[in-house]
Amino acid sequence: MRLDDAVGRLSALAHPSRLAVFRLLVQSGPEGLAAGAIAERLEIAPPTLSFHLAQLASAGLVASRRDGRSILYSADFTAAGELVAYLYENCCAGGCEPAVHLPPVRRADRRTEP
Amino acid sequence: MRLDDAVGRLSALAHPSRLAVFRLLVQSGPEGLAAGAIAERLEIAPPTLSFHLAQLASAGLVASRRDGRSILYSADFTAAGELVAYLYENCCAGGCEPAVHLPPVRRADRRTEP
DNA sequence: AAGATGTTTCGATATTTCTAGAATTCTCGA
DNA sequence: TCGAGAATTCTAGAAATATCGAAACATCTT
Repeated sequence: MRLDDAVGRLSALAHPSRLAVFRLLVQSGPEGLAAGAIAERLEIAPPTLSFHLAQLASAGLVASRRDGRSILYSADFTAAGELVAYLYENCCAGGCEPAVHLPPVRRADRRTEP
Repeated sequence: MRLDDAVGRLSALAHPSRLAVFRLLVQSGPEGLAAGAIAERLEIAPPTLSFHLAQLASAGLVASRRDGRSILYSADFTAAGELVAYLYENCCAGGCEPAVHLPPVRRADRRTEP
């Protein structure tokens, strides 16, 4: 992952509404949520939300698909994971293991690489 | 960590120069680097670098201390770790363990500790 | 086909961010 | 104390971002 890609994803998340949207989509899982539902839930005017969703999509953090009249947005977990990995490797390397403390997810699937 | 704090730190890192600065400071370890050294290394005009360092400091991501004529900046590993943890918990929860794959830094490893 | 619903695009404005030259502050050595 | 070195602050203009009403677009229902 290049620095510019990381900056793009960080910029996309560096706004209260967009971070809230992304968190909500993460909570909503792979099915995602309709734009209208997001707007109502977070009390964001539809055009404004559309603008923010476009930014998240442009950064590759969310995907969209039409479902009837609605458009469902869902978090791209791979992209989010890549960003976290980038930050962990580039902005924590050597110094901040103690603070990370990632217990909420099981480590059962840990890779066994040489 | 509140959402607004996360946004503050994300915003601080969401700029090519600032992300480069922070990476450099992480690589430089706890001793840090003088502002002039950073400016020279990354080819950033001093006033511009000062502006970016102030943003990073304001977000709590870097600390500074005077050393003679120089001012040394160093990464705040705790703050960085908190941000990574926040993203991991709020933006990955349940979906992106595979992508994270954090092998580059071994946990509970305390190498080259003098 | 017409109307209703969900979403985006357009347009105009307000706000924030970025950049770097000039001037200023602080510190050290002579 | 003076001059030089290191960094910041001041300043102002350019660029990017944010907001949302109005209008347009796509889709469903009747």
